Amino acid sequence: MADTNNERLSEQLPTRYGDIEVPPRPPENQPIYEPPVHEIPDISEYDLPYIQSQVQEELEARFGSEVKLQRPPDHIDSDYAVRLFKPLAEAGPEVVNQKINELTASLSDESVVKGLSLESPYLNIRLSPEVVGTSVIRTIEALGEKYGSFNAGDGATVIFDTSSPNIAKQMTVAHLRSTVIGEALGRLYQNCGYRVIRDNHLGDWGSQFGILGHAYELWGDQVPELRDGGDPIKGLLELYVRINSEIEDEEAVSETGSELRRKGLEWFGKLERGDPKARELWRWALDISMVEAGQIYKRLGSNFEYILGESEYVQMLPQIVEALKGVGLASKDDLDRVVVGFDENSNIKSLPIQKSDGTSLYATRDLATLAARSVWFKPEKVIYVVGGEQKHYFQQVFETFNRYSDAVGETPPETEHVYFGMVKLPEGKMSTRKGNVIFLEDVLDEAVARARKIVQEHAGESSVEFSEAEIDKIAEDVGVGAVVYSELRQGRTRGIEFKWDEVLSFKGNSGPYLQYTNARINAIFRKLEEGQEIDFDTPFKISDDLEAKLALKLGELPEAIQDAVTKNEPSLLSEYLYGLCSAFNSFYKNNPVLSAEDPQVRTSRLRLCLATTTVLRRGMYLLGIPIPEKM
RNA sequence: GCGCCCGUAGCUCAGCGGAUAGAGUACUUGGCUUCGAACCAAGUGGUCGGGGGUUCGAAUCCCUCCGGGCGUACCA
Repeated sequence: MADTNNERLSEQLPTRYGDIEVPPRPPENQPIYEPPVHEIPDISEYDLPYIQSQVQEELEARFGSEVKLQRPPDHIDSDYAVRLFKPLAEAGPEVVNQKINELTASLSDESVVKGLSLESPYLNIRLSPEVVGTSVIRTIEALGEKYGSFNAGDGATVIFDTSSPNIAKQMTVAHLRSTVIGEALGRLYQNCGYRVIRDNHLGDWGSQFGILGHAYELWGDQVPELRDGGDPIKGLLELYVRINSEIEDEEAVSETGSELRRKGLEWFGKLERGDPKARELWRWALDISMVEAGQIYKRLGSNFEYILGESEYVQMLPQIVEALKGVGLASKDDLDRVVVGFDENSNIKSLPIQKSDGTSLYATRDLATLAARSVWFKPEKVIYVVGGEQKHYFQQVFETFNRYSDAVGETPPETEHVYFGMVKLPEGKMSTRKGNVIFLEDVLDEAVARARKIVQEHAGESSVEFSEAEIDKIAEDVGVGAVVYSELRQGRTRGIEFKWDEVLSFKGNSGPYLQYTNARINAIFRKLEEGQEIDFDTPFKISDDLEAKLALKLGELPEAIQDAVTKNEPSLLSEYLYGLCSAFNSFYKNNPVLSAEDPQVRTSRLRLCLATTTVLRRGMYLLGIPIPEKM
């Protein structure tokens, strides 16, 4: 008891990062998941990675370390291949053939390799689907939902800076990417033995809020939405659009700048200095924003271990400026701002951290956040899931923080900006200020409405029955799944032009395709009569190519996850799951499961179905796609 | 101007030094008296933005030009 109290006490004591005093850690939003690193295997223990390393070893022993196992293109009927260009040129075909014969003899002991064939300059390696398939199926059956987990992180803490909507504005489709990618990466890292902290770094501070505050004081009573019964967020948005448009007009005609903007910045100054009236309005806006955002996060299945907005770090801001000045990294410039300078030939421009009126900037808050996070969580890495347009900015911040850490003898966490391309509308860049936006809530509602229509059509014609309550739930899952998947389907880096038809696609390479595949498998097990349990002792049998392909595909999940994590690219997992479903559906079409006559074949097919749903569910969970039982 | 990103099938995208450049979508065709047709199968569709180079080999690397996006704020 005493120990716990002491621990709590010491946790509450302020600590320092260099010369920066860090306040006590605020409470968490939800508990941090501690991955069971000792219970999950190493990636090399999974079937296919293990086989690959064995084969690679044999190859290297004969052809040197330069040969590398690779996946052949689709039209080649082979599982792995190596290019033997060099050995063929240097040692000649006869020597190579001789070595391949040795290799065949050596590998046939393992029985996982069915055959080798030299199709110059490639050596194609075919696995035995029976042997490998059996092994993969058994691994999946043994591990269940742990299949695909492996320990790469060993419990190290990784912070994801994700979602980060601005308060007093509705979330738009632009926030979707950070939210969805951050969530998927968080789950993927947990799956790989990392202790994950997703921190929603709300944009709840800064000049733009001052401008809004000023607008509220000027015109707040003229906006119907701000009265009782209205939607206050819509009202605030209306004010924000109006004041920005008037500022633009003023700046177009005035050489001395906009009076409205000046007043807005003054308002922010009041807020930052703690003016009670300003704080009260700010607090109210924050609260109503969080209620609205919370609803969207709930629908998307987003998890945040912490929700620490920019405002959490306000008390640290003056120290940040002093600390950076203290070690000679920052100084006053001729405009009376405080800026961090960089080498002229470093391609990094100087970074202002304090305005001439003494108020803070985005960078000041981000530097404070980084210092606080380092003290509170001792992370190995901090990953910022933020749009690519801020690339240069994050270079400035990371470089500044690293230099400061170096100057005061602190070891900074590794920092990485995992950026994504901008979401644009067919009309061009989205802008809340110009009112040219698509709200996230509307996208979800529209997706769910379309899904409901399709579910209702199916309810009439399909053999599956849905109750009214089920239809509501299914429509929500399918609509949300379609939207989430559309964000995770393509590479992060590329910009996206928002098109309704693509986001709301329910066929082909889409979220509902994965959900539908899983629902089909569920139907099989629903029909499996009581007492007809799968006999796992019956030897597993592969009847045809479709089954062989499916079984091998099932074995690829761990590698797909590994790729997705090392490249911070969830789309690699989406691609894998699409391929898995495609393989399953081809199998399903041609090979009856329940009505298979041969009991061994029937059991083997049931096991393939079971393994597929295990893998599929795990993958969908990792991406954050809802998994309806029926649809 | 400078820096970063991107031009691949009508459209949306994979592939990023190696075998006949692949998917989805759209279009055309075939498949529900056998476990769910939100599915499956097949076909049409590409001098990988243009031009140089490096290489045995280039969509992939280098140079250059053209086209588009983003950044280069006392915004975030």
